[in-house]
Amino acid sequence: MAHDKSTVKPTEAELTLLNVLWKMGPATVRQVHDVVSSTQKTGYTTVLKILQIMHEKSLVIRDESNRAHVYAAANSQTQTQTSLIRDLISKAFGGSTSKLVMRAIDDSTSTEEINDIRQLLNSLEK
Amino acid sequence: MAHDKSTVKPTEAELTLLNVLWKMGPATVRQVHDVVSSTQKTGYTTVLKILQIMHEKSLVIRDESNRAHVYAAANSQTQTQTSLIRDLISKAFGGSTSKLVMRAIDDSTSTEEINDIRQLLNSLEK
DNA sequence: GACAAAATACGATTAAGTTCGTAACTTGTC
DNA sequence: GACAAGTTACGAACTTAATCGTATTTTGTC
Repeated sequence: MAHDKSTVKPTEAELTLLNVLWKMGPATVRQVHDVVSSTQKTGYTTVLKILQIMHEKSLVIRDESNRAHVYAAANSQTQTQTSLIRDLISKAFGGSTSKLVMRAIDDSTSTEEINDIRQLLNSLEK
Repeated sequence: MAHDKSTVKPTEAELTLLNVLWKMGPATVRQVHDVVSSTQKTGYTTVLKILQIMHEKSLVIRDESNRAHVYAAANSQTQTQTSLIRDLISKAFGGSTSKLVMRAIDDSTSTEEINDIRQLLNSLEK
């Protein structure tokens, strides 16, 4: 069970590409590369290779019906975010979600962020 | 500037040992190993090696005045947690703390956790 | 159908992380 | 001071991640 979907945690480079796919929707290697290369100097074949590896890991799905394969994230951004948070909570917060939330809030400097969080909490009161 | 303190992110194995050091305070390799080997099957020299590497990275400090060196975390648990959260927020939440908090709260199932978080928010109102 | 352009596939390289066996050193005890 | 026990130091092996050059394949155009 080497690549059980629920246990796969994307690496840093993989997460970068997933962010692009979540934003753009299904895209070709070239489209993904165009986006990432605007902020990083990453070769085309590097993006290709990582997408291929992600496909093997089932982190992305691939439509091969056209010459240029079209990749899409296999899991939603929300699912992935949740799994990454759970991972961090278990490894660095002794399994306590409230400790993580506390730490995140403690570290919020921006007033805007604090207001967003407050609204979030208000809506929780229901 | 390969090992600038502020940029060093502990690896998974390193974080495991840091958790022990935060809990126990300064400890020898043997003490750390005794704790981790109760839950994992990790060799003594593995723990030793990782602590040595962490020392090179300045993730721990080391008292060599006795035969058995005494290791201690170089940074507080809070500092490290904050840095790990920031890292996750920047890589998976588009830099938005409130999005992370929202996701963490959304995923909280335990009533206990939810109460803890609510109290946290109440104390924020001051 | 040959050519050029553009895509995928493949494999090599480098670096980091993890693990642990073995060597070498230290120290108390007889 | 030799021995045993315990410790650190060293280095090898293995894995994963990341990168990219080169080879191969595909496909539209002439």
